[in-house]
Amino acid sequence: MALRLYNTLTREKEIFAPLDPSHVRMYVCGPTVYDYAHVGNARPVIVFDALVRWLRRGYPKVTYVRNITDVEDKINARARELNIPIRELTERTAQIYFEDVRALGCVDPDVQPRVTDHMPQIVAMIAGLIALGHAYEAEGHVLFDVPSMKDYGRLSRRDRDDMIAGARVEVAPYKKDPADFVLWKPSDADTPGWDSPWGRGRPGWHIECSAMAKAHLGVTFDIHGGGLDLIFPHHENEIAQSVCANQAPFVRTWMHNGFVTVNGEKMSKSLGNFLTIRDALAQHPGEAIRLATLKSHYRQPFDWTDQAMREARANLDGWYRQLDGVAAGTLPDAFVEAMDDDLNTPRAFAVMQTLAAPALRACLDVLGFCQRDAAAWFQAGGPGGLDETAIEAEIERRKAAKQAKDFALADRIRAELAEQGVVLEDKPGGVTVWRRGA
RNA sequence: GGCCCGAUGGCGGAGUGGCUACGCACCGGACUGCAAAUCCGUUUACCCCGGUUCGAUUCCGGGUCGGGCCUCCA
Repeated sequence: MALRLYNTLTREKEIFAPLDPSHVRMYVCGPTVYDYAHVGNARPVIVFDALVRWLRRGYPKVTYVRNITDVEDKINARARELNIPIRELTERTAQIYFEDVRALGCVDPDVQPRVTDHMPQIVAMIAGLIALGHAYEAEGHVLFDVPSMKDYGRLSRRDRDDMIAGARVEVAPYKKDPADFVLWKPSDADTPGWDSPWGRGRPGWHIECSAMAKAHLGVTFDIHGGGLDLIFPHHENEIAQSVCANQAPFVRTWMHNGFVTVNGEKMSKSLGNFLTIRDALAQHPGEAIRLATLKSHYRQPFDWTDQAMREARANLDGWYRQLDGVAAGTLPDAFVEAMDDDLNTPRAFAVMQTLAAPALRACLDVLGFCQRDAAAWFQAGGPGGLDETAIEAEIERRKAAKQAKDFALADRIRAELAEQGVVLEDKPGGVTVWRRGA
């Protein structure tokens, strides 16, 4: 059975057939680097990482591009707030992001382009849109002429009238049509800007992805992914810009992951349930976060709870115990079928429960789990935990107590360690091993 | 108002026109000085109302509830 993926464009699962069978090309919308990424941002990173790993298994070459948006008004505002140079803010935030996603077990994309490195391409694309009659200049802005594109709204399934009727934002007076959106806007002296035929300014929100995707993947490519909130307006506008500027089809398969809620509520700053990846990593191993995320289907809502994280950790504990030193066997058909069915990772995990160790190892390798020694997994230091020497000393003390039949003392030592998050396990032959856990 | 999702056991979460998925938790047993880990076993479900059908959790229609988008948003 071939890989089938749900395409937002058609709202159907379709057999995936890359334009070039020897080279799959995929673009995923990355972060705007003005603040710590939150666990909602982690979901597409993990989901598309799983997809890339799966594609790499089936195709000789996969190019995975995930951008860094380092030009954006929120960045400017934050830098002013912190009173630091914009470049310092974006670089620092990008580094934190890289560390976070690696801690989640995600491989680095092949290319991580930055907007600031693509200004000539952005300006050229806008100029092209003007030349082709799809954009116009007005009061220092350049706007995309939405009525000039006949298929506009196809991805999000809304027509222009709906959008205007539902508009929550005041329409700028210089727009020819209320649905028109900004490609380029003027910058004042205090705002980052680049020279252009329309004066010193900066790009609008959507054009950077069109330009960077074209620069690294060509005008038409296979997969474009992101959170479902990007369907409109971001991806709709990307399609408009790219199709009109390139006069060629843009993306074959559009993929969108569902939202993350926290204890059943949408994460938002106003609700105060905003959880950064960094904070989450202080409480749970990255691998547990990765597993908890993939235990739900990527298009379903995912509710972030501590219980889900603990459960994922318990699953990983079991796998690490079972698989220490086991070599990978053949990947089972049932697992392949689940993965091929629109990346049905929950079903894949169910299949994995039934497997012998070598087959299970093969599955975990593909998904990027259990890639370190069991000892490293079980004994990885948590925040503020006891160090290894102290733990070993306590174990020796308990061993002596046990030999003296002073079980009360032995149990007290074990309980004290447990309070510090260290669990002891007595093995046959008087050996005691320890692990960090609940 | 328009558009789009979803509703399965204590929790998470697949799937199927008839044959109790699975995991976690719980409970019982084995093992252990006692635990932990492991092994064995038990228990719990398909939102509501119609329709189609020999039979529906699964298909169709209606409803209820929940979530999302409608130019900040993964």
